[in-house]
Order: sequence, then structure tokens, then C-alpha cells
Amino acid sequence: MDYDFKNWLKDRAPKGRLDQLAPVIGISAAAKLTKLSDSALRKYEATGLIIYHRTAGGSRMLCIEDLERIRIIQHLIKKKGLNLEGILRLWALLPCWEFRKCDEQTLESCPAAKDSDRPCWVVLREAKGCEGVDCRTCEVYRFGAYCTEDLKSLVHGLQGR
DNA sequence: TTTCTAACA
DNA sequence: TGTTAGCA
Repeated sequence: MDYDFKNWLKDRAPKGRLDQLAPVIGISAAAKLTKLSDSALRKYEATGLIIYHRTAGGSRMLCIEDLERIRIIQHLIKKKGLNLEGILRLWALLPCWEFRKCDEQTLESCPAAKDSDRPCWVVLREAKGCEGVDCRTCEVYRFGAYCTEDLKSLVHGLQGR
């Protein structure tokens, strides 16, 4: 298998002049923008669905893609009947080693690759880390949010069907 | 203004 | 699931 996840992601992720991953607003402003409470947004983070930026002082900061991620979570809850735990488990099934092209040895010893309950970014944060990669910029974390609608079509398309 | 917890709809 | 209140 040799899927071009980076290009796929480039086509789906929100575009714009601004860096989509740069922290731009605090949680209070984000709450107003999304019409949710700041507690609800913190709950998403506590569950493991989103990794917010933190300021030096420890306050959460959100980027454009975080807002898009919140929109997707809302869609999955309201339209698809999932709950927060369900979304987490769905994302836990992403084959992260395919995205990261881990070698056999790395894959064998990786706790995230064996865990079907929690996404790799949750597992590896409480464990060691993924070769020092920032999960926020990782394709697994980012792709996960966008794949839920058409992961199958991606796979079919890449197999030339 | 932010953090977190807990009660409650 | 999400809001609100109370607190530091």
C-alpha cells in the first residue's frame, strides 16, 4: 500500500492565506464563534479529540484547523449519531504506521499501533512520543478528522477503481 | 480572563 | 452533550 495521504489532506483541509495551524484565538472567542461553551471545548480536549496550542502561561489557543475540527465533531454528533467516545474510537482505528511509514521494528514496539481504543496521539502523549513529531502537525491527527466521510472512496480511488 | 470541578438539564 | 455556577 502506498497512499498519498499528504496530497489527499492538502485537497481536503481548509485553505487560506493564513497558516491553518497557527494559534489565532483563545478559547473564549472560539466558544462564541462555535456557539458552544468554553467548557464544552475543553471537554473535547479532555476526551482526546483535539490538541489545542498552549501559551507560555498555559492558556489554550486555537488555530483555524481546530475550528474546522470542532465543526466536524459537531457534525458527527448531530448528524451521524456518534458520541465523544465513539468519535475517539473511530479515530483510534487509523493505521498510523501507514501514514508515518514506520519500519517493521518501530511498528513492532509501538504501543499506539496495537491500541484500538485510543488514537495514537492520545497513546503516545502519555507514553514516549512519536520520534519527536508534534501530533498537531502529523497527518494521522489531521487526516483523522477529514477521513470519516470518505475513507473508502480514498482507498478505492488510489487503487485505480 | 483563564483554569478546573461539579451539579444539573 | 452541553451549560452554568462557583472558585482560585
